[in-house]
Amino acid sequence: MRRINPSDFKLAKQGTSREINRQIVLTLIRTHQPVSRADLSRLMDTNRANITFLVNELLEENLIREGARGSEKVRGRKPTFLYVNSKKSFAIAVDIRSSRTFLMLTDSIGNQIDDIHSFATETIPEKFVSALAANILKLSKDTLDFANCAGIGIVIPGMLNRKTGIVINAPTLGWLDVNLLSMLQAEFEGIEIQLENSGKACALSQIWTARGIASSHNDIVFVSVSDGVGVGVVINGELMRGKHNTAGEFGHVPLSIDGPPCSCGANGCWEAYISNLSTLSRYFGRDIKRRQPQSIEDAEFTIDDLISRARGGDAKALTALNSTARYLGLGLASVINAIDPSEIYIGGEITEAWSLIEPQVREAIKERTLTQELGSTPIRIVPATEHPRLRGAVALVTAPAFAAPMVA
Amino acid sequence: MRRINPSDFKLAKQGTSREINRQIVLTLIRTHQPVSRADLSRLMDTNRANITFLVNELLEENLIREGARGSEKVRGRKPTFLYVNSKKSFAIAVDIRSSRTFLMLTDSIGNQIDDIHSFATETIPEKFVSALAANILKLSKDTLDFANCAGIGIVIPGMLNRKTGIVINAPTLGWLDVNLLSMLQAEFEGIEIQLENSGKACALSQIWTARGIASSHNDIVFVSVSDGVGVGVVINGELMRGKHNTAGEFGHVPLSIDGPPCSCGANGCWEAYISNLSTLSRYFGRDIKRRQPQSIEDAEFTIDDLISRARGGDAKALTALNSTARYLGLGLASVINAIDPSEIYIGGEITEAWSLIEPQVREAIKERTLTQELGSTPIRIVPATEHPRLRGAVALVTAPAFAAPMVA
DNA sequence: GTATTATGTTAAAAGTTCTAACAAAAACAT
DNA sequence: ATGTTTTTGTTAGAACTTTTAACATAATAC
Repeated sequence: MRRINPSDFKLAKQGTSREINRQIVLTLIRTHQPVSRADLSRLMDTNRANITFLVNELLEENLIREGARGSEKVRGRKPTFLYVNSKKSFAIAVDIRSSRTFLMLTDSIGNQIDDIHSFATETIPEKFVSALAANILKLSKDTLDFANCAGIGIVIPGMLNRKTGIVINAPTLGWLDVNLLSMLQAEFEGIEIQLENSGKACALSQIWTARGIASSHNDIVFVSVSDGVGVGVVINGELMRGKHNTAGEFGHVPLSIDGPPCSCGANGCWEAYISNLSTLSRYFGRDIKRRQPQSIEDAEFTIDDLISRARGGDAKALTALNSTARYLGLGLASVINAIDPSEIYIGGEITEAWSLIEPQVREAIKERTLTQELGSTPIRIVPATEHPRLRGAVALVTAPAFAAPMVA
Repeated sequence: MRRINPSDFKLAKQGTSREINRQIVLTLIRTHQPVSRADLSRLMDTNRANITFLVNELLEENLIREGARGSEKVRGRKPTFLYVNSKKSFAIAVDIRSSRTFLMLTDSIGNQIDDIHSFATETIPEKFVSALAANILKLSKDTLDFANCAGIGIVIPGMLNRKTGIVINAPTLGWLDVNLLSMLQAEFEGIEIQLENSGKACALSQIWTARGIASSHNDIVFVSVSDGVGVGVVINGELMRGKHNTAGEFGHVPLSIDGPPCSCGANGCWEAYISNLSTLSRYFGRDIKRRQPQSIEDAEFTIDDLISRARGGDAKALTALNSTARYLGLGLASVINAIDPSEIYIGGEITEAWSLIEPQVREAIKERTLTQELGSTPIRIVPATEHPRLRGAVALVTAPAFAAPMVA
């Protein structure tokens, strides 16, 4: 039961029905390909005639293509299979992280083309933008025509205003109120640019790519545990953005208001318990501040090293991880109680240790969730090799073509 | 950008456009009445001809009615004003609370008819249902014909499964896995019955009644502070229900995982800090358990009395309230960081003390919200006289007629 | 070679929105 | 008074949809 907003509604015009059905057809081709017109008419519970019209339109627009005839051993005329035309355009995904920035090229449905490139992140915005431009040019100029570029999706570890394109605060980059969008638009004239927070992008990746596309889970949460804790929430198939595009900051919901200090200035945030730095601090028995290594060992030693040591039998490392696991679970319980998602995804370096920590995480979740059902909310680990941030960045550009039209 | 769920979509049929526009017209009449056809065509940015068709359909169905001619001193033909036909049917709202159950009758747009009645809540489900039936009969039999009853909306202080109609857990009533819906259906044959959790119902009340209808705020949170802490979240005009209809349980997100024990079994839940009982406990300096008064004074003494004493200059009472205020604000900060709503509503007995506690609440919110904008999220107090739970119960029955059709 | 079966297209019917003209009603101008 | 102007509301038909029913196409089965 959705309320119609009396000051922001979309009434149905002549083409609205068609637009709706067109998007459904496109979605079904994407999720069921290879699929025939007759298959579509059965999936959509409508007549083949209607499908013919809709498919012809999509063919004319080059959004889909016809492929080989089917060849199952059934009687009757063989179906003509339809596919999404993945070569219509290409997209560029950019994942800005504190130390390096990663680049990925994909086709128009988000399939990776070529290897992922990276370069050292410049923390001065102007320099960063030129470095990005140089790297994108290097990556693409030999094979790709920018006329076919569907857009650039950029993911940032921080909060941003999507309307103005201003990065409000990206602590690990030291960016405060940087108008990144206008700088990028000046550099990449005529190319669509989409910015998004990395936690939100990760959530998008799970409903718009790979497994996610065909899934019927439309309420999911992505928790990314890394330098910080980013969370993205999808409700009813749509990213929860909030009034200021800052929804989903569960990383700063406290476990204990009197707990350890957090980078945000408050005390006892979930992030202050489970970020990589927090785990490392527990291991070393003291605070570690980024970019201010207290010894050479600290500077080089990462969470991955800690996990290796834990696997190698280092009891202190295992203890540190187990604490993180417990706090991770306690925080997840809050997320579950608050959102009641049908699935939770976890990403970040900590996932490498999942087999070590899973029991503690699950136990902690059960400890604080309100019902047994909530306590057994499915959890999926998203390994770094799936590049959720980059896939989310891609979705920013490629997904709108498949999205439901706004109506009523 | 909403993903189309490939296993649960609604395609547009011949009547879909009309259905969409019909609901928009109905919504606009409701929010702008009195309003003429010409007004509607301007509001909807469409031609008057289309409006004529849509309005005629609504008139035939008796959902709206024509009223007096307009009489402003402008030139031209006087408009015929349209109104929602509030007499098409009536609805019954039921608010079950631990000690008493409240009843309200409304017309088909949720306007109160007659006074609110109440009776002592029977905690044995079978007895409760017969008592409810008797009271409803008493309330309505002299004037109302049940053939015109749009339905009964019932609000419960606990979790419930809306599909099965089973009350999973209502601690203050002592109900565990009670199949309330089937008992009610047996009693009220042929009448539609809608059950909902009271926190969620309160949120519904704010978007479907009074001020709320015309508001453009489509992302709101209602926090009800009473025996427990109930929270309802509305995202994009739609109640966030979650997979098991248990979303929104921010009352059990911790302020401190090692804090005071909560009725849910965990420690340090927000509820354990700010529920009426917690505030009273702080005042008396020891735990108070419901239904087990430790002295006659405790049993009779309510949060309202505490507030009166605080207003009367009782320093201990004021201190207890101020602590509650601070914890209320700290928890609200979590809600704001997580949801980023455009407005927060607060209900419950504590609102009577709002003028005493507002500064502390706002200060605590600012202390833990991530941005200045989040820190100044508007807060609206909903006094008990507005009966948010009953109004939410009504909305369960009356609102669907005005809701957006499901599409794509 | 013919019947059967399934796929995909086409023409016409039915239901929408949209356009443009028209009728109705009231105030203003002469 | 009477005609003009202005606004409201209706009507007929154009344009665009979905839907129905018939038909063409293509492959297997007998």
